[in-house]
Amino acid sequence: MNNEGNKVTINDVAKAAGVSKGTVDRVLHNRGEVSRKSKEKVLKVIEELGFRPNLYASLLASQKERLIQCVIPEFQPGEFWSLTEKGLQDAAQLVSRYGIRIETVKYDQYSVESFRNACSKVMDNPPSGVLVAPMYGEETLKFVGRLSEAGVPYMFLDSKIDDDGYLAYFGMPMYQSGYLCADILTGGRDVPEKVYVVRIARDKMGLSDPTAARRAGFMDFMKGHYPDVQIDNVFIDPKDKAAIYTKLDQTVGAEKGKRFVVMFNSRIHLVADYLTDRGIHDCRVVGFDCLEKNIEALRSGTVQALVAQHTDRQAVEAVNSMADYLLMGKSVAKRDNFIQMDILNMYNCDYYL
Amino acid sequence: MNNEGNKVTINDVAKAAGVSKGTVDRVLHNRGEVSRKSKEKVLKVIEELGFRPNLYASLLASQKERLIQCVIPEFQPGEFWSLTEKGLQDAAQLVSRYGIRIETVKYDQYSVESFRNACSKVMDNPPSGVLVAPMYGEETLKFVGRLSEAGVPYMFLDSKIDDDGYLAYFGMPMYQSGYLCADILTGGRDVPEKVYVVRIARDKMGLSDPTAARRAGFMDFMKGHYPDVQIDNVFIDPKDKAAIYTKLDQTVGAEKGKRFVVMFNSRIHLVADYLTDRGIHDCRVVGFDCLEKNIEALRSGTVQALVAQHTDRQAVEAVNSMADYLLMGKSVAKRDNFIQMDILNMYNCDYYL
DNA sequence: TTGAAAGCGCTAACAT
DNA sequence: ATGTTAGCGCTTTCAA
Repeated sequence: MNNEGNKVTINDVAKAAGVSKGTVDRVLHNRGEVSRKSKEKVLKVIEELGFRPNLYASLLASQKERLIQCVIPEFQPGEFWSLTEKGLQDAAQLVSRYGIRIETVKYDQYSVESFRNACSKVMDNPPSGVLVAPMYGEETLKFVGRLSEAGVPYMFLDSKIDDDGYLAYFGMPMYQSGYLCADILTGGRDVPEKVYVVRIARDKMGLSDPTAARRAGFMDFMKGHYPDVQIDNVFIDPKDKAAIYTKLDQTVGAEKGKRFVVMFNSRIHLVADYLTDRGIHDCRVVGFDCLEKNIEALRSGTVQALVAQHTDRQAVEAVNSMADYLLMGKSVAKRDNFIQMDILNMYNCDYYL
Repeated sequence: MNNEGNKVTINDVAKAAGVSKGTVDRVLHNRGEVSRKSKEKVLKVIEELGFRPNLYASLLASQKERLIQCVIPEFQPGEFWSLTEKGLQDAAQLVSRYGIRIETVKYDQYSVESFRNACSKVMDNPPSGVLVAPMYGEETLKFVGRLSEAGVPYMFLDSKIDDDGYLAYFGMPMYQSGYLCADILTGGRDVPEKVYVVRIARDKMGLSDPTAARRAGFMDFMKGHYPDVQIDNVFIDPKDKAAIYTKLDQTVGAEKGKRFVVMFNSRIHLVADYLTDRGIHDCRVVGFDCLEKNIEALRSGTVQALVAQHTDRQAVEAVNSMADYLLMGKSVAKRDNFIQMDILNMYNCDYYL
C-alpha cells in the first residue's frame, strides 16, 4: 500500500517539476493547454513522488454535480426488480457524499417501445454515467452506441448483450445457477421418474427469455446425472391464478407420492401458494430469488430451497465502480463480475437480510 | 433523504444565529467556551436550516490522523484468521481516504499471556478505536474496562464476551450454524445409525471452545430430528497427522458403507486428506469455512458441503462502522450484527471469491 | 466567551 | 502555454 502518510501535495509536484499548480492540475485532468515538455516532466514527478490527489480537496474545490442514470425494468412492490432498486437507493446514499446523484429510469420489460422511450429520455440530457439492465439486444446496442458517441460511460447490470464498449458487467452466472439448482433439487436423493418445470408462457415478440441459459444448465445437469428422468414443462400465466391452479391440478396435483418441482424465475411462490391451498406437502420444491413471498414459503416448509443472489449488493457494486471511474478515472478491476450464488433454506434464510 | 442540494453551510448557520463560524464550530463539536444562549441559538438554527456539515471540508481542514487497532489471533497462511486479515486490509484501503489508519495486533490464541501482551501494547498508546476478536473472557473484560476508562470505543469481532460497553458486534450466529450444518448433513437423506463428529482435543486452560455453541445447535437438531442416531466424538490433534490417521482408521475408516462426518471448526480439510489418501469415497462430509484447502476438497468431491461466512466482509463492516463512529459520531444501526451463513458446494464455490 | 483570519489541497477563472 | 489567485466549507489558532 502506498497510502501511508501520503503527504505529497500538488504543490510539491509543482515545485519539483518547476511549474505551477495550475499546470499540474491541467496535466492531472488532461485538459490540454500544456506543452509536451511540461506534461512529461509533471507526469514523471508525479510518478516519482507517488503523488495521489486528495479526493476531498478536489471534491470540495470543484463543486461539480454528477449524475448516474440507471435504466431498469419497472416493478410491483415485492417483485424481483425491487431488490435492485433497493440496492440503487443504498448506493445513492453512499455516493451522495461524493456529490453524485443516482436516478432510475424505468421501462416496461414487456415493451420494446417503452425501453426505447427510456433510452431517449436518457439521451435527451446525457448524464455522467449510465447503468442499464437490458432486455432487448438490438435496441440496447443502439442505445449504447449513442452513449459511446456522447462519451458517456456505461455498465450492464443483471444481464449483458453482445457489445464491447461496456465498462463492466455485474450479474449472476446464469447457466451455472441452473446447474446448481438441479443439484440442490436432486443431489443424493431418490429422484422420481418425472420432474416438473413450471415456466412462464412468454408472449410472441423478440423478447428473449432471460432464464434460458439457466434452464440449459439445469437440463445439462439432469442429462448428465439422471438421463432417464423425464422433464415435464408446465406453462402458466403468472397473472391468471385460476388458470395456474387448473394447470397444476392437471400435472403436479394429479400425481401421488414425492414430486420434484422447479421454476427458473423468481415466481416459485405461485407454486407454493397452490401446494399450500391444496394441502400437498410431499413435494420437493426449489426456486430462485429471495422475494419476501419466497422466503415465507421457505419458512413454512413448502419450498425447500432457493438459489438467491444479493441483487441489491450487485447494484451497489455497480454504482460504486461507476463512481470510482467518474471520480478518479479508475477502471474496474474485473470487467465481468459474477455475483455469488447463495443457497437458502429454512435455517439460514433469516440471516440473509 | 435530506441530502439533496444540502447547500446550507456553516456560514449560513453563523449568519442566521448572529454569531461567527468559530462559535458554530465550537457548538458542533461540544468543545465548550460557548455561552448557553449562543449554543441554544446555534442548535436551533442548525435544526431549522437542516444543516449537515460537509465531511470533506471537515476532513480537509482538520488534518487529524486516526488509528484503529485490531486485536486478532495470529495465523499461518491459508488459515481461518487470514480471511479476517484480508478483510482488514481491504477496509484499510477504503478508510485511508478518510485519514484513518488500520493496524492489526496479533496474539497466540492458545496463550493468555500473549493476549495480555497484545492488550498492553494497545494500551501503551491508545488508538482512536479498537476492534477485538476475543478468546479469553476474563482477560478481555479487563482489557475493555481499560479501554472504556481511556475513552476508547471498541467493537467485538467474530465472538463476543459478556460485557455491555461494546459499540457493536459482528459475527456468525453460532448456534444456528450448527443447526444448519446438521440439516445439510442429513436433510432428506438416509441417515446412518452413527454420525462422526471430529473434534480438536483442546488443551486444559481456561480456553473456551469457540465452537461449543455450534455443536449445541447441531446436537439439538439431531435430537429433534433423528433421536436414535448415535453421535460419536473423535478427538484429534490438528498438528499430528500420523495420530489423526490412526484415530480415523479406528473410527470412520473401520466402518463400511455410507458414513456421515462433520467438523465444527475450519479444519475439515484434515478429514478430506485422510479420506482421499485412504481412497474412501462413500462418506458424506460437511464442514465449515471457506479455506482454500476446504474449497479444494469441495471441488474434488471429498467434502460435499461447507457452511461459510464472508469473514472478510465482516471485518470490512466492522471497520467501516468504527470509521463512521469516529468520523461522524454515528452509532451503528444494529448493535449485534449477524452475518449471513452461506452454503457452499462444488457448484457454487467458484463464485464465492 | 467570542470573532477574525489563516490555512487544508485542489479547481478554475483570469491574466499574462 | 503558463502562472496567479480567489475560493470550496470547515478547523483552529490567536486576539480581543
